[in-house]
Amino acid sequence: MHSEGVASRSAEPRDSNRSRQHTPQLDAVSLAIIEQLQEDGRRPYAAIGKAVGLSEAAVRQRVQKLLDQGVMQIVAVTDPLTVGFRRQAMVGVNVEGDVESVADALTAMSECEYVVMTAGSFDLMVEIVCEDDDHLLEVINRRIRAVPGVRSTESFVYLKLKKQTYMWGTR
Amino acid sequence: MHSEGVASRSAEPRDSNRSRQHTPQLDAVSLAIIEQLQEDGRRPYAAIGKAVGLSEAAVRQRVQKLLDQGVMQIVAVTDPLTVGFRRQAMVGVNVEGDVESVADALTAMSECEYVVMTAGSFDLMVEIVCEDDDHLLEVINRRIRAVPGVRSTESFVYLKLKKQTYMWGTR
DNA sequence: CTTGTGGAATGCGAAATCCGCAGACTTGAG
DNA sequence: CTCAAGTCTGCGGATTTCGCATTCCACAAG
Repeated sequence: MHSEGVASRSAEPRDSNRSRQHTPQLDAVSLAIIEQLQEDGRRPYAAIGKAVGLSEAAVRQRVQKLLDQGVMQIVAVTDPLTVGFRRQAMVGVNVEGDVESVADALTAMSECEYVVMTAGSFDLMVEIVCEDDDHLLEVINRRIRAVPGVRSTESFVYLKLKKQTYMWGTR
Repeated sequence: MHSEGVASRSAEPRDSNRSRQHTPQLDAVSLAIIEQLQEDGRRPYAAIGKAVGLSEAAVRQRVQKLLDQGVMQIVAVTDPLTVGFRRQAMVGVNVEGDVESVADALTAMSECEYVVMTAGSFDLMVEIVCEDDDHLLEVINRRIRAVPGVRSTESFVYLKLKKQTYMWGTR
């Protein structure tokens, strides 16, 4: 089902230091808890506890810790098409000068839903979500190319979304 | 920030027909409800009701409908790095023959977290999530290139994730 | 071996939330 | 006007959440 998947990416990144350092590596139980919540973010703690073999209170503590640590977030994720965004595209960007500053500028744009620095023939990959073609055109041609340091861009307009997941650990 | 954002994409797509057809277009209240749940997927219905001006029961009914219709999902979203996936890459794929069948083959691979058919110099864009370099190499060179119809691939290894969002409507 | 300490799990009421349902309103079709 | 469908509200009863004190456990120190 779902020709248009409910969509969107994940959590907003936190500062580099925090989560990386004390990322004590999750044990099997925490993984199991996460899997439960990936199936249903509102599943009661008691039900999760029964599934993973822990008391309700223990599950609650673990979940709270996972949230505090930024290991996971429990959120509503939507289908862009349903919410009124009809055009999406991936844009590869080539930069001259400081890549990170360009990345920061793109990150500040609300239409840029996903920004990654990459190795390869593009310095940056950016996913854009727009309301219509005009909007998309304006974002790519006027806004992104106007950012100082952007040498060139190449666009890949989405024709059909085939898969979107957030099922780690579940493997 | 975030060199490791909590991560992942969104919901798995549903069949093409369902959601697209009766997607009656959400009214302002439903949008507001979604925004509330994008901030905290476990927020109590009563609190949401107070925020959007509806009774607890009404919010509950609307949320249930949004979930049933596949407009949104409430799920835990995780940071791949924390969960043990250290290498990610975007791969552009060129296809000869039927693009969709190749897309289906890639969709079936658990390491492919995101698969889109695109217009432009790639026919497909695929996001890969792996445990380490060996794993990444094997997925790209052995598995993806082994799919019948795949003419060529180009990889963009992630150096740093700068932004990930799922905040529609919130704009 | 005994003691001490920090982290995590458990048990347990009290408070808050969820859930199903019946009734009231609104709207549009016939 | 009447009927049917779709929503919203109000309301108990069942569940769940929450905070806290207690118990367990593993481990390091004495």
